[in-house]
Amino acid sequence: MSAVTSTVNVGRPRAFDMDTALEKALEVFWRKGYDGTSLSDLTEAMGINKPSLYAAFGNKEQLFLKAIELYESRPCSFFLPALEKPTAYQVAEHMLYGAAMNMADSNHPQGCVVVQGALSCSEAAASVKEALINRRVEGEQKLKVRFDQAKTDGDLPPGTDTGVLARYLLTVLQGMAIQANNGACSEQLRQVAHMTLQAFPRAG
Amino acid sequence: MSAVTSTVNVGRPRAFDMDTALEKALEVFWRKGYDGTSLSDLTEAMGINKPSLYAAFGNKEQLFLKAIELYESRPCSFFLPALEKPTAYQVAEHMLYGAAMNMADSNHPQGCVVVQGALSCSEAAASVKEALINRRVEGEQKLKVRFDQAKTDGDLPPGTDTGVLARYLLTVLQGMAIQANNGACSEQLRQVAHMTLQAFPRAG
DNA sequence: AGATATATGTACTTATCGGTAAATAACCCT
DNA sequence: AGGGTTATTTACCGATAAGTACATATATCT
Repeated sequence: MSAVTSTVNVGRPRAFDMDTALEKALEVFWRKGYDGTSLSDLTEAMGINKPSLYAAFGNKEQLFLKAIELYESRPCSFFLPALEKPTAYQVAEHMLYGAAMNMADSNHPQGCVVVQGALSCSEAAASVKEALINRRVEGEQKLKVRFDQAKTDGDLPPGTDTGVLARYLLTVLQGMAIQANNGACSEQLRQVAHMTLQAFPRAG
Repeated sequence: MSAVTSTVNVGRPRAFDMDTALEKALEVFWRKGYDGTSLSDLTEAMGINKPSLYAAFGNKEQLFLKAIELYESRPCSFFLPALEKPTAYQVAEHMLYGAAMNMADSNHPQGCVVVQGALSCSEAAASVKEALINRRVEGEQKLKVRFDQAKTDGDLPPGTDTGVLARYLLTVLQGMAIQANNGACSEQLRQVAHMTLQAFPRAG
């Protein structure tokens, strides 16, 4: 993939670790949003200066998009792994409790950067807003497809509208991101998760 | 209330209508968020120039807070009126369908400015973020109190945890704001509202 | 009509924004 | 050791941010 820039060890070596720098950038974008984050915020948090940032990551927008990629592939991310669970109910269960655990985790900013990174934003940020909307909509679509599978598997009632069910679940998850921003703790989010699951359709 | 500045008609009269200017400001903040909105955006939308804005509204932050006040007192707002409904179920019903109708209304920006006005933001916007969090938490508290009343009225089961129920409902409403930003239409939001109501506890 | 009071328009301030030019430093390869 | 290559540092760029000074315009009050 990254065959464009040196796989060979030629030239002065980079003095910082790109992955940890990207983690720092993610943390700032997560907490302040795209518009609310300045390059000074980024360089300070990443421990590098601007030319190094531009050389390594392109520009602010590309850095943001790479940070989002990192966010979704982190070990503690819960959305995609939940899709692998054997039944629709367990998929929902893992998503909801995973969100309750993760979104209020005080080891990083609260909520979800895909939700709050560029919800309302300037025209300069319009493209990253679009990118985040796409991520959210694609997640919803993946969940619908998983529920379609569940219907043929027989662990969702035949009459289930999987599109609505997926949208409903994403709505709750996205609402939990706001709740986490409000200061709700994991236990409070778990209660919301529990209540959501009580209404979840199961195989007849 | 507004006795500080001239109730008397002395001096050059204001050449614009403060209420319509405030509506325009609200629309910009709603669409772009606090950080994403510049004073140029505001003066252009409001049809006035900066000294007039500062003389009439104080500064950017005070203008934002006044715009939020306007937002919550608009005729088409649905949250506080829903609290007046006779039963807990009808309260929830009116909130959910009101949100479905309002948040995807194409006559104004999608979603809810109290949710998306300053969700993640710069340090300069920290105080308005706090103000919005307070609004959201206070709304949740008001709904809990309403549900407590419903319990004594007998239109909620005695064992109901009204705090969790209120938080769950606010979670769905806030999630619907994100869905509206995703491009969901009123009908799609109505489906989410319907599914939420199906799980709503009723009097035994 | 003239004094007083408030609003408007133009032009400005200082600070910061995202982004970059150019010189220097640190590595590998021959 | 020296050439080639890439990273870091410092200093800068034009544009725009929020906010304001000041002169002018338009009203009421006496």
